[in-house]
Amino acid sequence: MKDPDIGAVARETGLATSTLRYYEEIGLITSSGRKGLRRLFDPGIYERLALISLGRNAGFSLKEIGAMFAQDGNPRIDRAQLHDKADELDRLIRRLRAMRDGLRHAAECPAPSHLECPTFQRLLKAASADAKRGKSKRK
Amino acid sequence: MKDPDIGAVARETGLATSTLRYYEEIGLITSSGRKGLRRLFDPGIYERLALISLGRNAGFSLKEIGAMFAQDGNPRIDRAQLHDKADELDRLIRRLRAMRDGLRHAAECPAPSHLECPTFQRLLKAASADAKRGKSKRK
DNA sequence: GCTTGACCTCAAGTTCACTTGAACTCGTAA
DNA sequence: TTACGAGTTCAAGTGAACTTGAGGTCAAGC
Repeated sequence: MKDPDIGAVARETGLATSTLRYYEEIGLITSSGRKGLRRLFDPGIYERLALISLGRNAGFSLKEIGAMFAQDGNPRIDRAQLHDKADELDRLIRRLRAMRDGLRHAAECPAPSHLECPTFQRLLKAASADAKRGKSKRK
Repeated sequence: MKDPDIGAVARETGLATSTLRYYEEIGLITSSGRKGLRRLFDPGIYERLALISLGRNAGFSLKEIGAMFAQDGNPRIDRAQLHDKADELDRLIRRLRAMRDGLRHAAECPAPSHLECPTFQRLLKAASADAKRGKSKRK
């Protein structure tokens, strides 16, 4: 497996080349060298990008993700931080579940207006309470 | 209950006054009138803001949320749309659940490096596959 | 030898969801 | 009467995560 160039990495991962350059610019990834002008990447880039993907999926910012790598490039993941994030996801999931059920219910609810449906009202109350006490961290 | 001014709404909902003005500017809410310069809001604003909160919680953009209201201000009852959103949420929830479990596992995993843990590897693979096939809609 | 396509740099632009700042107007309380 | 606090407008700024555009380089194929 020869060191892939940016196009190969892009094809393999589904990321835009501009995104890869951007990631390099902010220090999230590094290219292993050049062949002429063109960047070459170490095959390990795929694992790294997968980790980044994982972090993004879990709702970490690129900055946070960057902080999770040690200088050697290996993940340096703080177990407590992982637990926190898992808990945060848990809360998010609960909220989303309520929302999903609410939507489904609303789609079937025979009340003349959703606003008159008690289930929907309960949902609304929960949401505004959520908004009031502390921001949800979710953008 | 007199029509609340912007400060009252802000206190009640936990939203910044600038946010409320912004929401009005983009047409997401309307003020019912003025008393001198000051906006007054119809008490129904609370319900509306709760709906908006609900939508935000579920990960909808302000634009999408706006589209969910009919011109009369009532939530629009496009049952098919609601079902679609619910299904979309379902998929999101499944992904997040996997992620949460993975994070939890990683936090406890005794493998010397996360990269050597099979569960973590599975997670990585899933994340990069996710990234590859279509964007996740989740910012 | 020329064109093409994939790469390069660097600066600037984009979208989202707000926030901030400057300059102004009120109503109320001291 | 003056000072204040809370409201107002409008334009500009913010930060995250990219994308786009202009202008340039280079190897390969016709």
